[in-house]
This record gives sequence, structure tokens and C-alpha cells, in this order.
Amino acid sequence: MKDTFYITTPIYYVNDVPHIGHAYTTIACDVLARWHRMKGKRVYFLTGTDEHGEKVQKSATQKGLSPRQLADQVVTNFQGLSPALTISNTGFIRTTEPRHYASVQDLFRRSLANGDIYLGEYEGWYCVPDEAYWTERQLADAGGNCPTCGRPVEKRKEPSYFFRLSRYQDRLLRYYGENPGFIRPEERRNEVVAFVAGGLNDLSVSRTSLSWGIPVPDAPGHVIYVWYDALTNYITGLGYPQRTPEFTTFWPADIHMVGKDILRFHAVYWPAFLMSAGVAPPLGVFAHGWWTVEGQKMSKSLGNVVDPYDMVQRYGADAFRYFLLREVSFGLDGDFSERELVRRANSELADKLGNLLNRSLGMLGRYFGGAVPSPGAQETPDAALRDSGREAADAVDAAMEEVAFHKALSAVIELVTKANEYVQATEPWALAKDPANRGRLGTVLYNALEAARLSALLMSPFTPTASQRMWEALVPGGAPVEGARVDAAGAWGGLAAGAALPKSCIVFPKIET
RNA sequence: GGCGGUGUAGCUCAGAUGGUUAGAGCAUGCGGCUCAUAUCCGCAGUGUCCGGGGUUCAAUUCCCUGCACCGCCA
Repeated sequence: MKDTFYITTPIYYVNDVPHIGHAYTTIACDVLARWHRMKGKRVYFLTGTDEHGEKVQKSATQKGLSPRQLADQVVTNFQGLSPALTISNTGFIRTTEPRHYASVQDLFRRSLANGDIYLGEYEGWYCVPDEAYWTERQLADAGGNCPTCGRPVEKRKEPSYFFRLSRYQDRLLRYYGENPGFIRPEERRNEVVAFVAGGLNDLSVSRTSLSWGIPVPDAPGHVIYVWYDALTNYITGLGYPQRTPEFTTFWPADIHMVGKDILRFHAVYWPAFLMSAGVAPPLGVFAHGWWTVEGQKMSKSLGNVVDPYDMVQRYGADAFRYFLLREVSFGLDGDFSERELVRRANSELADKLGNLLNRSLGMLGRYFGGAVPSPGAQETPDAALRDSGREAADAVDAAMEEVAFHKALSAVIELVTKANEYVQATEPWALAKDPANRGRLGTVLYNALEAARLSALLMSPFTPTASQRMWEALVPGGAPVEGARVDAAGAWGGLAAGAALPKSCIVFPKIET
């Protein structure tokens, strides 16, 4: 098995304000990164910001700043996401860094040298006041005028470098065919294949009407345009064009996590750019769905944009992370509702998981003074619970392999439910009334706590803070849970007999509404 | 307009190479326990499995068709 894992978020446009969509993609990547670390792999996890382009330049001008100054200010909106959401990224890239200029220009030169990039002329509908081109479709939706200002547009031409995407149709189709897991989920894969099979047009990759961007090498006035600049971040982040240890170790990327709206750029353009430059294409692209908010499309004009910082402040990062990955089948769209978030956090995290731990610790404290007893002879319900533990660990493993977070989480909750049933069925409070049952009582509490320990471990990629607190309670003096290996720590019986545990531990306080 | 997908309990969804009582969670009702963050556990449901036609001993499951919704493309 491959022992490295490289995962990326898209780079976020620095002119935007972080919202639930950014948080969602980043959290999904974080969970995978944490999981693969627990599998014993070396993991590189990159996120960052896209800082060039028209909008940044314009905002900067309005504020009397240089584009770079503006970017330096607002990049913190995105950098702050990591501590707020407990994101464990290993790198953060900004497209305005010198290393990225070198990377993009190197990639460009290679394609230029082999004839995949040529100088041509870009023609499109242009809004002069807004200094922006619009597609036919965007114009149609806006009644033929500029979608932002409503004024008439004009046909305009400018010199532009083009990437010969048309040359890559066959190679791309072959790549999709040979790598069935390259585009996920499956339905998206079919869409992309259909798109490519329908023929590809060459792609404009530079503009002369733009100044805030990476200069085209040896072509004064030309600036690299959007996707060619943005996508290249994924190799820059590892040190390209240098053959750094990171680059040779981690490239090609295992998963580029993206929203469904930008799948095509990642699954079509990006591999073609790389093939052209003689760099291996990525191994996978996963397109996830979108969130509506309380049943409505999220938009600035509706004023219902979900602020991740606000959510974390009100509910905690763990509950927010848990809800986003638990609520919907990963890949499909979902609806974000605070009521549902609270319901899930209270019922599943607090009442089921948190309570399993706390009730078990409470009885351990009361009946054994907090010292973990050695388990005795195994009876039928004990074996069943142990099997459930094994099944849950296997199910989480399989689910994470197919990037089905919801399945992983329901497997953990199922284990927790089985453990609560086990406690209910074995009735340790009744056993405690007769000293003759002391051995049996110890075994029951051991198993209940062991199920809690395993649940905390399996849950830790999703709820890192709470899992760590549970881990500290159950493995006093032990190493952090995020450094644990699932194969070793996930084996049944890891709870140390004799350990002194706290008499109570509330990791998921009930959220009052 | 072309291609693809979906339509199953009040809600969100799972499911069967066609075959006896079609499932889960949530919500609802009832009951049990008392260790626990008034938490946990058990029981009970209810369904023209989108409409129509066909194949078959037998279809919700396969085929055709209609309708509705969604996605990608134009």
C-alpha cells in the first residue's frame, strides 16, 4: 500500500468572505488527512488562497491600496480558518508568492516549448466599465446586458495565448478509462467523460486586459489567466519546479477535493496542463455537493450566508464539523439548518457518545474508585460487543477509503448505540448490589469503557478536540489521540487495567436552545 | 434540444440476479431501567415501493411508455 497521502483544498479567492462552502471543503480534507495519518501514512495537506485577478485589483484600488497590500490584509480571513476549525494543514500557499510565479512560468515554458501553447486572439463579450468578459450564457441570463451593472456589452478582441486542449482529448479519455477512480463520485465521472468525448476547444490562458497576475514569460503585456495560474498551486505547494523531497514524495496528489462547480477545471484542464509539461496528472478528484441554508439557496442578497467563525463560536468546531459530514451523503447537496445541527449534536454526540463515556466513568468511580479492573471471562454479550467494535473499525476504514464520511460516522454511532444497549442489558448497577458479582461487574465496565475508547479513536478525525479529551480520560498519561495508529490503538483490549480514570468527563455539553 | 440520473413510511434515505411478513434514522404513541449531561433501552406502527402497458407462474425490482424533479452539455 502507498504510504504517502497528498490532499488539497482548492485555493480560495481572497476577495471572498469565508462561508460554509469553504469550511466544508477544508473540513472534509482535514478529516481525510487525519485519518490517513492514523493509518500510518506520511500526509501532506495543502490549502491556500488565489490572490490575482480583476476583482482583487479593483477592490484594492477602491481602498487606495496595492493589490498585494489588500491581499495581505484579507488573506488572514482564510488563514484563520485553520485554528478556528481545528484544521491540520501542513501547507498554506498564496498565489502571489514568488515561488508560485516561478512554478507557473516554468509550467508555461514547457508547454510553449512543445507547441501546446500558441499566440492567438481571444474574442468575447466585454463590459467596458466593469472590465470583464462574459459568456453567452451569462449574458442570456441577464437579458443580454452585463450581469453586474446591466449596461450593454460589446464584442471585443485581444491577443491571447492559448493552450491546445484539443490535442488532449484522447489522452484524457484514456486516462479516465485506465483510472476509474480518478473522478468521484461516479455520476460526475460520467459527466466529465461525456464532456471530453464531445470535443475540446483550445483554452485562453492569458490576457492583455489584465495586469494583476503572473506575467507570461518573454511576452510583455500578457498576464496568465485564472485557471492556469490557480491550478498550478497544487505543485507549487510541494516545491515545483524544484524537485524537492516534498515534490518527489507526494506528487501526484491523491485527492484534489473540490466543489462540483469547479470539477471540470480539475478533471480536464489540470491533467492536460500537466501531461503537456511532462508532469504526472493527479490520482483523484472528488467533487462534493453544495449547501442550502434552511431550505434556501445561500446568497449575499438573502443575507443568509453562514459564517464558519460564528458557527464555531456558538456550537464549537467539533459539533460543526460533525454535522457537516454526518448530515448528507458526501457528494450530494445538503441543507444546513441550525436546528438540525443542534439536534444531531445533542442526540448523537452528547446523549449517545458523551453519555456512554460519562455513565461508564461514573460507575467505575463509584464501584471501583476509578481504577480500571481486569476483564474476566468473556460472556456472550461481551463477545458481541467486541465484534461490534471490530465491525465498526472495519466499516470506518472502508467508508474512508470511498470518501463516504456519512457512512463512517453512522458506523461509529452504531457502535456507541450497541455499547449503550450492552450497558442497559448487563445492568452493572444491579450487579453492584451483590459482592459475588464483582468480577462480572468489572468485566462489564471494562467493556463499556473500551467501546467508548474505540469510539473516541474512530471519531477523532471528525471531532479532534472532544476525542482528545475522551482519550485523556481513558488513556491517562498517554500520547495524543491524533498520533495514534488505528491498527494498534483500534484493537480491542487497549484499555489498560489498573489505570486511574476520572469519575466524570463531559466532552459534549448539551447545546441549549 | 442532446446525454445521464432520480421518483420507496410524515421527513431524510437504504434495498432486493424478480419469489413468503419491503427496511434504517428522525418525528409520533406506549412501556422499562435508574449508572449517566432528564440521559439510556424496548415495543408499536402506518407505505397503490410515481402513473400506464408489457414479459413472467410471480414485478416495487426487468422491458416499453408517460409524468415530475435534478445534473451535465448545447
